[in-house]
Amino acid sequence: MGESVTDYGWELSTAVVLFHEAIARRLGLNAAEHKALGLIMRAGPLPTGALAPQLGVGVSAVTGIVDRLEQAGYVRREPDPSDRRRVLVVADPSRAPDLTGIFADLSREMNAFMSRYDERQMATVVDYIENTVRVLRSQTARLTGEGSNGPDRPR
Amino acid sequence: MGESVTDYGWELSTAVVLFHEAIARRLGLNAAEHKALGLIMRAGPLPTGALAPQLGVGVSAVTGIVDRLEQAGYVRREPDPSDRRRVLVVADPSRAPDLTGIFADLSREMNAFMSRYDERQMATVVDYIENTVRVLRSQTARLTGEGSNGPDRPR
DNA sequence: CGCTATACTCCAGAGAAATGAACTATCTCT
DNA sequence: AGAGATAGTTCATTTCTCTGGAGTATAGCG
Repeated sequence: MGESVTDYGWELSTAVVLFHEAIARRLGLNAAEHKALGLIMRAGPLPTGALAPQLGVGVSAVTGIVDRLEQAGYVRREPDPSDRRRVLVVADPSRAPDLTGIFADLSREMNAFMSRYDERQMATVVDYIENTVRVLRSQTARLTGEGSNGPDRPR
Repeated sequence: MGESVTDYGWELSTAVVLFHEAIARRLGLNAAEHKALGLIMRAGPLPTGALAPQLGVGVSAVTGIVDRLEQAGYVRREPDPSDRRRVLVVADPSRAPDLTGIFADLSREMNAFMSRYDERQMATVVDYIENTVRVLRSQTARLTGEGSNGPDRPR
């Protein structure tokens, strides 16, 4: 049966989410810790305070999150030379093998089929991804902002 | 600078995850509730017990999860006619507008650029998605199975 | 050089959600 | 029918993580 492209998109999105969850489980991290580690690995060393808003928690909670990441060996705390009140959270390279190990297979398998694409096809894929990312970001912003934070329900 | 396709993939995956989180926040659901609702909407009515393994929690926890989803109006409990011990969790259509509202804009924006693709390009996109999903699923399975559940760390 | 603001940590308390055992109802097998 | 298995709920307890306020150290302004 021909699935619509919308269905394909939904499947992809589900697969991505499950993959992320599997990584977190494998690393022994909860959602907040995993997210924090992702931010640090993508954006480089970050001061503790910068993590709080992105994780959606107060600064005092970040202390605990970084504590756990540090304990597990994924990050280190380093003093910021330019402001000694600040603590920079940096990825601990000693854990890098764990991470690259996880992504090595992924990259290999992705390359296995992507390498068959010619230039034109590659351009199409890139266009698809770029536009999808753009749309997802705008939709995320819409959902996040846009007045009422969903149905109010006592929690 | 030209980003590699790997980088694009990473961006896409991040955008997807953030979008999912935004939906959950908007619906007022935590991760487990959101996941359960997703399963029910995709797979149709499910007995409570079938949710437990997929959510990675015990059956008794599912009771609470379904309670909260029901309270919020996203699902209903219905007796299974063929086995009266069983309770089927079905999506509540009265909430459908909320959900479709969220996805209407997304679909429209996705179509806005995808409609420009010709047949050949569309085939490329579908191929990319299908293969990516296949790879992600196999990698998820690898991470989930594969002996040791990550670094053991007292929790 | 004070004074105020900022960055982070510590701690006690609160809240959310999962666990596991006990219990009820129902099904299935013989 | 009776025994045992299965589905789901309830409840007490435990675990985990966040919050918010207090405390310490440093920065920057006048």
